[in-house]
Amino acid sequence: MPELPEVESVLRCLRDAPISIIGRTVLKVNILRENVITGDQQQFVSALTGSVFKEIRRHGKYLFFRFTESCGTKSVWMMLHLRMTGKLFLVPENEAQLKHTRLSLLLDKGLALRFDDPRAFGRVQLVQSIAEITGRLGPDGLCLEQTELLQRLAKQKRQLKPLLLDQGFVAGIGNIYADEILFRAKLHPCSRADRLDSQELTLLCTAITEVLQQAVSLKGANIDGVFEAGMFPVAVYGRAKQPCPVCSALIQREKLAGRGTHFCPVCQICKI
DNA sequence: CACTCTACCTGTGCGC
DNA sequence: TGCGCACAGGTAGAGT
Repeated sequence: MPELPEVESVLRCLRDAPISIIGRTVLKVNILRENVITGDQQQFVSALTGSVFKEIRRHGKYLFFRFTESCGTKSVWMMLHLRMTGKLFLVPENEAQLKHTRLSLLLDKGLALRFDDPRAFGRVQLVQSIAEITGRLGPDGLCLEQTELLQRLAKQKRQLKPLLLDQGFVAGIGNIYADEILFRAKLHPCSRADRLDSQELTLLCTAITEVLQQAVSLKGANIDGVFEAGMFPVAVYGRAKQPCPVCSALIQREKLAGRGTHFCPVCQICKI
């Protein structure tokens, strides 16, 4: 499941592609599965056909592509969320299409931007302004101001795991990195934020930033059969009944907030 | 407000 | 070998 570090890797791949996506004209829009588009499909096709890629941004797990009309200056944004299994490819247009391609943008210079998504959870939407989406989100996980984060954390009465998963609190953390962050901070997923002492709060803030930054630098997580390129080593996620890398106690898995939650019962202390 | 449940999806991996 | 089924999870929206 792509989270902030994986989405950031996608963005950097596109930005660093041999033939840049910036400046490309959209020659044809091909929607291969109707519900991949939120909103009116005809409008989506007509808005993008003939328009030019100008810019790519990311906030949390959301990607935003800015286009302008070929002769004008009016901008429109394409929002893309990969959800569980979405993947984005910039490929030569003659490359064979994958089985689960949901959306394909044919570009000039013989390129195609393809969105492939077996589970079909991913969504694409046109917005006039990215604030339509980011207005509901907290600060991006890579741009956290530690003092402000500390103050916001200390006020929260919620359990740490659901809090970290709340995109309105911090944008970009998903199930994998929530577990990894709590392990690094040595905090139990059931602990309440407002019961932490100042040292623990600081530890948590540091862990959020460190885990996300390290995962970005390693191009995402390295999990069997889930991701390809990433080298970020998971300590607890998906490792139930395996020894904790710190104390060798067996990693425990429980369902919390409806999510599989992995933690070390010895290293991670609970403050309810 | 805080929390839980459900729908949306389909590939995977298990038990029988 | 193959069938059926539970399971995985991000988000929105409804319900408690």
